Formats: sequence, C-alpha cells, structure tokens
Amino acid sequence: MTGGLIVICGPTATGKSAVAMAVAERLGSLILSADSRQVYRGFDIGTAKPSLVDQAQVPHFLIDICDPTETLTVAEYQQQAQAQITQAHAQGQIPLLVGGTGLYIRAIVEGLKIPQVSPQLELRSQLQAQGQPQIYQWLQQIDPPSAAKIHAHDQVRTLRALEVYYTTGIPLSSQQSSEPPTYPILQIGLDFADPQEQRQAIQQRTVAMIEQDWLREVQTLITTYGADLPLLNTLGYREIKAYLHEKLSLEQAQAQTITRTCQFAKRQRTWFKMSPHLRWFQATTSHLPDLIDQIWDYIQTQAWVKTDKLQEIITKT
RNA sequence: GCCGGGAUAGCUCAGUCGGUAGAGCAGAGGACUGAAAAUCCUCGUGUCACCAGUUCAAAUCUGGUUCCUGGCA
Repeated sequence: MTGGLIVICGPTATGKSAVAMAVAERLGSLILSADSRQVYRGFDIGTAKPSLVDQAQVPHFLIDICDPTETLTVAEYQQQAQAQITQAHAQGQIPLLVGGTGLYIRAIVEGLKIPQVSPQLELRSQLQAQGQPQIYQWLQQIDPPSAAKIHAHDQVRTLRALEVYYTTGIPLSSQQSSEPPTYPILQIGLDFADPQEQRQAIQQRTVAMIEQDWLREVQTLITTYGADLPLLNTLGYREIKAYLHEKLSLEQAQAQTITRTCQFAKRQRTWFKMSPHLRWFQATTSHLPDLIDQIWDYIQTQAWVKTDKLQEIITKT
C-alpha cells in the first residue's frame, strides 16, 4: 500500500498543531500546513506559526513559502501541496495536512480541478470600475449557472467567473470539477463542545500573542512593506495596525481581535461541518495527552496506517 | 443648590405632524473551486426609566419621581 494522508482540521485555537506534532512524532512523519497566512514570511506570532523548535523537531512544509508582497492562490497552494504529498509517499511516509483553511484542505482532499486561469488584476479592476450591478448582469448573460450560485453582491466571485470566461471563452461553471486522489485519507476534526470554551481559548491566545511581542512584529511589517500592504488586513494584524496608528486603544484592538477571531472560528466551523468524511474530536485545553491518545487510537484503526517506521517502533518495543 | 441635555434591542443611538418602534455594532445560522484570517447572504417584541394626567389613541404632549450627564455656583 502506498501513500495515504491524515488531515487534522477545525476552527482556530483548538490545538490542531499540538496534536499534529504528537502524531507526526509517533508516526515519524511530517506536517504540511494548510493555512493561508502561515505561508507568508514575517507573519509569525499573529498566525500562531509553529516555532523554530517545533519545526526542528518535526519537518514542516508549506510555511514561509512566499513573500508578503506576493499573493499565494489556492491553485498554487494545491500544486505545492500535491508535490509535497507525492514526495512524502515516495519516501514511504504518511504526511499530515494540518490547518484551518477549509478551501485549501478541500482542494487537496477532493482534488478540486481549478480552472487554469491566473488572476488578472488589470481585467479585474476594469470590470470593477463598471460597478457590481453591471458586471453581475453580464455574468447572468454569459454564465447563468454561475450567476445562480453567486450572490448578486458577491463581487469577488463575480469577478472571478467573468475573468475565467473572458480569458478562456468557456463559462466557469462548465470548467469546475474535482478528482479526488486515489490514496486513502483520514480526516480528523477538532472542535470545542462549548462555544464559551472556544472563546476563552481565543482570548487566552490573543493575550499570549501580544505578550510575545506581536506589536513589534506588526510594526516591523509596516516599516518593511508599508502600511498599505494588503496582507495587513489579516485578522488581528488590522487591529494591531490601527492601534499603532493610534486609531484604537490597545484594549480596543485586543477586544476587536478576539471578536473577529471568534467570528472567523464560526465561519471555519460552518465550512468543516459540511465535510462528509470527518471524524470529530472534542478539543481540550487541559487534557491534551488524553486527546492525543484518543486520536492516536483512532488513527491506528486504519489498516493502511502501517508505515515501515511505525513497524520498526512496534517491533522494537 | 441653580440652569440645561438625556433615559428606546446585549451596546451606540434614530424615531419627522400624537396612530403601540428601527439602524449600525454585537449575537445566531448559512454560502464558498487561482483574493478564503478574504468575500458574501439571511435573521430585530423591546415593561420605549417609573407614576399620574390630557386624548378615541402617548416613545411622542403636560405634571411629578428616580437615575445619568454638561455648565454655573
């Protein structure tokens, strides 16, 4: 049996990374980050990027792979992740795909076939200048199925659908498909039972980030790339920036970050709830070793999770 | 103590000529195929501070009570 993939996903601050570290160590495997912000260099504290110590302990990939001035797209992420998975398989390993960016995980797990049209900023801004009502109307004429799926106010998706049509002459709706990988996939979701617990975890983590000199990290990003860097609209970074520019007090910035992170967690939950083959585990802040054991036991129920390395460990003990 | 301003949804506040109330934020739910920590959609009954009066009808007018707030002492 070759290959296989273990996915660990769920809302933010549920302990995905800690669980993944433990599982990867026991499996002698590696971690592929599925996080749309950890891919950027310099965005460390606010993205809860695995520490250098953690990265030395277990190999991590798809972290720090691009510059904050660039934009990594889902399709690019997908290509890189698939290449990493292939490579891991060649080495007889079962990689762990870990993160909270639902679309990235779906791109891998369902093998989304994303239309081969790269973003065209000039075209987008030209279209944008026409106004949303106008371009949505064009979409309705060109690609009714897409228009039916996309809300009239959703400019991001309207632009994309038009962009694909104008560059290929084929409607987006007839270019979207998926082809799931042939290797087995085990999907594990982590979530708190009680929303209050989730909130508390987010609160604690936000405070901890600020104690770890998050303000300085944001200041450095502003000095290096300028305050207009689009990525500085990222959750938390936007609020810290507002504080540094004296638009908010530190307490306000912190409170808003917590609120926005809770809102984000809800969106993540909504996304992952729709995943069909996902086995949920209850996140915990106090019984992490128990949780890891539980998950480990579950992983071992899968016949295909028998790497050479694991066999070695089993025979040794 | 005196003179103003205020008290309406968890919070900030609208409410025109009296006809029993509505926005933003928060909250809840949802969507999502090269921007996804982004983007977008749906969901609003609350002793209109309290008591009395005028009126067919009071959040709205009148008087009083309580509490907040600005100014002058």
